Parts: sequence; C-alpha cells; structure tokens
Amino acid sequence: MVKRKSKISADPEAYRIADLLHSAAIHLLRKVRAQDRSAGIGPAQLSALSVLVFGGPRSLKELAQAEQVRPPTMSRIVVSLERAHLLRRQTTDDKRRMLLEATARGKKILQEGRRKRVEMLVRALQEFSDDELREAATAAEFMRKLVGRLES
Amino acid sequence: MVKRKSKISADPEAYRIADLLHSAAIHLLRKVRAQDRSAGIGPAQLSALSVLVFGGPRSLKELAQAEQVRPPTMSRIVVSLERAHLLRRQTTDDKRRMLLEATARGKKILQEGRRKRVEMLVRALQEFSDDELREAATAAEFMRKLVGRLES
DNA sequence: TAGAATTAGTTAGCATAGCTAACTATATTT
DNA sequence: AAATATAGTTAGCTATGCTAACTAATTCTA
Repeated sequence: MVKRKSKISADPEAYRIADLLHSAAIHLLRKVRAQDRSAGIGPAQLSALSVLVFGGPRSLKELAQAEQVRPPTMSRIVVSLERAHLLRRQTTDDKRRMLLEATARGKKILQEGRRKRVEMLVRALQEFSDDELREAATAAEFMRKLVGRLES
Repeated sequence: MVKRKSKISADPEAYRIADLLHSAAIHLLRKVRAQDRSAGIGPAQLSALSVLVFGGPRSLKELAQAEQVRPPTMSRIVVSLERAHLLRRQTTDDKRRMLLEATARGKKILQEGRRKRVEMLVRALQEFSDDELREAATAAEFMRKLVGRLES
C-alpha cells in the first residue's frame, strides 16, 4: 500500500540537487564566458567548432543535433564560422547535403579559445587539495552521465 | 630541485576535468532551456528573478553583480520583468538608487518556470541508484564550491 | 560652500544566438 | 510522373550580452 521510496532523495532532495546543479551551470558559464571575448568568437561558434574538431566532419543537420539547436540556428553559426575561415563546406553525392569540416585555422582558434575558458577552470582547480580534486573528477564524470541521461 | 606536484592533477588531469565540466555545463543548460519557452520568460529573467525571490530585494547594481552581468544588461532585464508585473521598483533615501522586489506573481511564475527546468533534472536524477544519488549530491556541492572560487 | 568627482541607472547602438514559418532544391516513394 | 520527404536557407522576431555616452543625485574637496 505504501509506495515506498527507495531513493535517498524522496523528492525534496533530488529537487535540491537539481536546483544546485542548474544554478551552478548558469554561473559557471557566465564567469567563463568572459574569457571568450578575446577570442573574437562566440560560445555557440566555439562549441560547434569543437564538435567538428573533436568529432570529425558532419552535415549541418547532424551538427545541429549534436549542439541541440535547430537547423536555422546552426545555419547562421556555420555562415559565421565560414566567413572567418574556420570551417569549409564540402559537397556530397546527395547534393542537398554538405559536409562541414574544420580548417587548420579553425582547429588552432578552437584550441586557443577553449584553452582560455578551460584554463580559468584549471586555475580554480589548482587551488583545490588532492581530496577535492578527486571529488572534482567524480563530479565531472557524474555531470557527463547526467547530461547523457537528460531527455533530448 | 624537483618541483614536486602534490596534485593528482599534474596539469593534464585538471585540464581534462575542466573540459568535461565546461562541456557538461553547456549541454545541461541547452537541454534544460527547452523547458523555458513554455514559461514565456527567458533564462536571464528567470535567474534574476530567482535572486530577488530567494535572496530578497536589492538594487539594480547589486542584482547585476549577483548575476554577473553589466548594469545596462540588467536594466533591460528589469524593464521586461517590470512590464510583466513580476517585480516592482521602490524608491530609497538615495534617490539615484532603487530597490527591486519580486511581486507575488513574480514568485509564482518563478516557481513554475524554475520547476519545469529543474524537474527535467529531477526526472533524470530519479533514474539513478542510491549510490549515484549520493554522487550527485557530492557533485552538486562541488560545483557550487568551484563556481564560488572562480575569479570574477 | 561651490565646484569637481563619483555613483546609480538609462539610452543608443551593436553583435550573437535562439526560435518558427516559409521557401528552394534535391531525393525518394508511390 | 507526381506526391512526399529531406537538407539547408532566408526572413523576421525575441532575448541577452557588451561598450559608450548620457542624466540625475550624492559625496568629496579645496
């Protein structure tokens, strides 16, 4: 009869955790974004480019899906990246389709832009103790797992 | 002579962790943001409103600082929230300054908007085991600590 | 205490990024 | 061959971020 909750959580605890994670993600990105301006490339462009650099060439639609945005949004991002010579389009057998690929310059810029953002986090992490760093590693893995399980 | 690294990290590990956290934050927010549209209120407005609701009334400048944006940005956010009757301005002794305060409606909308975002996370969390939930709690606390230590 | 400097907030103008609706061009299905 | 589906673009809207330049009020200082 009793619907026994086997979770630590009951709801309130899961809610509290979710809220913390949500707020932390917002504020983490906001702080880290300040580093972007020097790269002269926005966060969405940086993120899309990184998919191409680390994940290899793909179509606009696939890139949009990877980045969880709609095709028109990605279309514009691609135009910006192309104008900056950070990616190139290749035609395919299917003439509607294109393959997007990072240029050498794109790879370089990406690494620099990303480096600045990530190094800010690295600097903060450097101040942590060994124990805290182990916590950091666990937290990072957990975040990846969580994101993977979010409904798309 | 040897500059002994006492960190787990050495650099590469801290870098890897930082990169994971960065990427997780981007994708978490992107997925969760989809829930926002139904609230008819953008993420920046939601976040600013939540500072007022949970942290109490404050000036525009203070709110901008809490949200890590510049005053003109916050000024516009405040205008939107005011037009939607989600906050009100109060005058103070110092006539340059204003106190911003959430209205009852603001509190309600906030809780609903936030609920939708956070509930998406809660749903994902519900699928985790007890052990994983303990991990989640640790990760959440860690994220808060990390964000607190980022340079502003 | 008059004038200078500072502070709070706004306005104007720009860029990026998100969306939907409607379009073109190519491929596929019937 | 015609209908349908798919890939990407264009147009137009909204929200958010910024800097520079402004107004109004307050505080400092000579």
